[in-house]
Amino acid sequence: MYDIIFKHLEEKVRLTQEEKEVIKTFFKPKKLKKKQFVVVEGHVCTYLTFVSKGLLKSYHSDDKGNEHINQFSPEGWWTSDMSSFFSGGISFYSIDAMEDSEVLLITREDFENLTIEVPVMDRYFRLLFQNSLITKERRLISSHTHTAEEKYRHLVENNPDLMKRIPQNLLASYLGLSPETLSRLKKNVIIGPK
Amino acid sequence: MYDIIFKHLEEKVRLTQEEKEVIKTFFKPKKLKKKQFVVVEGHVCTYLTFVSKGLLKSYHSDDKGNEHINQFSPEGWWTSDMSSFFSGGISFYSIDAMEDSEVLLITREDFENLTIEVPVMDRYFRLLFQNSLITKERRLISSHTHTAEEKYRHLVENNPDLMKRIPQNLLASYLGLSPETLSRLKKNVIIGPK
DNA sequence: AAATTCAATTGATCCAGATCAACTATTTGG
DNA sequence: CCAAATAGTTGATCTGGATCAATTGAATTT
Repeated sequence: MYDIIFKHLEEKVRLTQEEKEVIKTFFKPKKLKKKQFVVVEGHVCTYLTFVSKGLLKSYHSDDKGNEHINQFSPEGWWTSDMSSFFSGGISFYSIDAMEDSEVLLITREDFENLTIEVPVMDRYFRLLFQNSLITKERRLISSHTHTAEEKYRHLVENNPDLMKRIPQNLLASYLGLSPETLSRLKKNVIIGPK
Repeated sequence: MYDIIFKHLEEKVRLTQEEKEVIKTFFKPKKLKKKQFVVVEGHVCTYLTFVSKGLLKSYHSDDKGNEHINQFSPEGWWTSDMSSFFSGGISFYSIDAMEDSEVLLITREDFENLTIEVPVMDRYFRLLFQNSLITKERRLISSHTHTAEEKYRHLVENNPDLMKRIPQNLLASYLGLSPETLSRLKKNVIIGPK
């Protein structure tokens, strides 16, 4: 269960055996059934979540009840409503499991203690957030510059594996398109081998 | 010149006098005239830039030559093409000064050394990136959920000060709107006192 | 302060993608 | 294994915001 998190941590930072032991003590493993929630919009997001198996999604429901997907989180990814988790305010997103999943949970307090006891975790999260930030920036510019078709093409070309696990209506939501539009434009997009 | 950066660092982390001295040695101060570039799209972004005075913008030009503003950076903010800066690839954005400005520059190599010599800087940047990430996420969801008018209203309500320094066509670009659309919708938006 | 360049407004037209609606798969749970 | 729910397709229509074009207004430069 912890193998996967250490593998991911060690892609960014070096850890001693003692550090690993400390890290272990801070995370609580949990199994999630498909459709089970980690946090519901409007509540406080108590945990930062590492996905060791399965697939979660985080999304926001607007006034009209339409859902807008913020992020998909497969194995090896982190998820949370960061704003709520770090500031204690209410959550803007709901997060739930799209498949039966296994996660590692850490509370805000334990997160603070972790970064104090194992300072290299600050570096790890600095690098993690740094990379996410680059991705989010690009996605935002892409939402202004690219057509619906271009956005879809980029997505499938860059995540062919993940796409197979995600129903089309949720992809549409992630891209900010209506399901009908995505259905229609697919016909023009032939994804060939690279 | 360094007062402003220390003020900002110390909003997030505690620094000893010795650490401050070390930090100082890594940053190179520079004055920028209005319209002067920090980096031009397609080149490598050599510096991470702290703005101690003035206002910069980072933007991307698409195939059709349209400019899309990624970020405005007034005093106390950082700017860079993070992807280029950290990975050494070519820059996706251009960054230039919208007003005569003063900045502090640090190279990639010095940034690495800084985080090693003053490890608390990892924490500082972890916190910085964490907050940016929250903002970017919201902006992205907003670009899917809100109308042009709502996006504009949010922007002016949350940054009334900054708005006064930014010409309307650049605001339009930042919001992903045409200048004409922004001009028109302004008539419906009465920004009252809170 | 006149000249040039750049920013903002206003009008007319157009279009990508949304919405509404009906129908057809495909899942999922009992 | 069947019923009910959910996901995907296709067609017809609508619309927010883009684009094109002309005009006015404000800054910079000389």
